[in-house]
Amino acid sequence: MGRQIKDVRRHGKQVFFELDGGVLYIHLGMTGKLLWNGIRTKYARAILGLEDGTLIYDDVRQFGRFEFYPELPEERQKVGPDALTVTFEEFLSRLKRRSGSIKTVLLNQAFIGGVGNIYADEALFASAIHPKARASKLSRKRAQRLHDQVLAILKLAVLHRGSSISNYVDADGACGSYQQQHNVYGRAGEACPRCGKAICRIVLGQRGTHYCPGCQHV
DNA sequence: CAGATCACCTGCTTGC
DNA sequence: TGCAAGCAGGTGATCT
Repeated sequence: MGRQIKDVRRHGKQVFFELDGGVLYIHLGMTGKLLWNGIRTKYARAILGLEDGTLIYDDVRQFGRFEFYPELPEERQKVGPDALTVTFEEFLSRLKRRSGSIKTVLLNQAFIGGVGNIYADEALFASAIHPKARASKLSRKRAQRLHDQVLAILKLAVLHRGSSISNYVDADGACGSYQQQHNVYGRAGEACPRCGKAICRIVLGQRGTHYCPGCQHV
């Protein structure tokens, strides 16, 4: 009510609207969308009237967050460095401290913020690393390739306005198109574009994981 | 302490 | 056609 938006920041998958006297914390979860002057469906969970328009927070599955805090609590800040800005040396030193599989480490937002299931699978494919490879055992060279590919894929996906698997749209209601360039995600059984072997789907860390058994190595 | 297993919620697709 | 099971862009709590 009568508050001003001073700044809008993003860190990993989290968005922060800095207001006078508080902060609006937003995480879209799996099916969350922010719609600018969009259609109010039955899944509109919050509606923000601004001077020049309306912001709707729409989320079918309600896994996302749209929360106002006078002061941002600690548990809303427990995220590692942002995937798009983390330096390679920082990325490598953090990798060395993780014992798990590289796929689950990439998904861990405390490691780096911003990589989700689609982009973890795509980045591992692009760098020819098996999702079960031990994070701490990756050579400097392979870690360098992975860091390069995480950045390249996230930037490319942003350029294509994301991946619309079933219903994601951006603030203007437009679908993303990056799903057309997925090499492994959602392509189990199809031929690997690099070596021709069939793409596999396994479950790793409770998440569907897609990779090529022919050219991604442990 | 890491890894597995649920839990949260709703809709769509698949298979009998 | 109907109905149950499995799947989904993500965390987070609680076990073993």
